[in-house]
Amino acid sequence: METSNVIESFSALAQETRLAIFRLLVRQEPDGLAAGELARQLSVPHATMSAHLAVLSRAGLVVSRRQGRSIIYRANLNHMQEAIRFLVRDCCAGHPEVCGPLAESLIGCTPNQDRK
Amino acid sequence: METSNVIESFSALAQETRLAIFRLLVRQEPDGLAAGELARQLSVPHATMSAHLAVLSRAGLVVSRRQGRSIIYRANLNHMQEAIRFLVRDCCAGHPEVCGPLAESLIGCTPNQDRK
DNA sequence: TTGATGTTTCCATATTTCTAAAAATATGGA
DNA sequence: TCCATATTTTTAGAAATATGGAAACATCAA
Repeated sequence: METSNVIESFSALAQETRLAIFRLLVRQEPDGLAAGELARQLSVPHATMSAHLAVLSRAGLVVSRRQGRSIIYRANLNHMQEAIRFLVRDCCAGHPEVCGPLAESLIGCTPNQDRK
Repeated sequence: METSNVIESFSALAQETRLAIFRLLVRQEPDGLAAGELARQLSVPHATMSAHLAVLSRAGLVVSRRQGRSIIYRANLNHMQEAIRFLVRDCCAGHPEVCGPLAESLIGCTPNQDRK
């Protein structure tokens, strides 16, 4: 991932409503949620929601597909992964005291995974 | 870590110069770098650098200590760790396909660590 | 086609952020 | 004390972002 995209992604998440949108979509994986449903659940006017979703989309953090009248949004978990990897990359080699505990805490949450 | 601090942290990193500052400081761990040296290396006026460092400080991403006339800044790796954990937390339980590969890539970079 | 529903675009306003010069503050040496 | 160096604070204009109502656009059902 390029620097400009990392900045765009952090920028997208550095806003209360958008962070809430993203986290909600992460929890709704893999089904996703319609734009209107997001607006309702987070008590945000549709125009405002639409603008925020556009920001998250441009950053690549969410993807959307039309389903009838609705447009379903989903979190792009792979993108989040890449952004995190970018941050960690720099200290990875020289500072295992960071990556170590972080890796451990991630391992701890992958109970019985067969690596599909 | 609280939501407001996460937003503050992402916001701090969502800016070209500040992201460069943080990454540079990560690479300079554990020695750190003086404010003036940072300004010189990144070709940024000192007033501008000072403002950016204040933002990173408020977010908790860097810490500083005075040393003679200089003020030495260091990356707060622990804080970065916490911010990442916040992001991953939501999908941790339900979506191991995210944490798994991420954890693996982190494990891969902690070669011979005794967990000080 | 008409009407109902879901979403985005347009627009104006309010707010925040970026930038860097100038002035102020802190430190240490002579 | 006075001076040089290092950094921060103040300030303010320009640019970017947030917000939400109204209108436009898209889809489906009758």
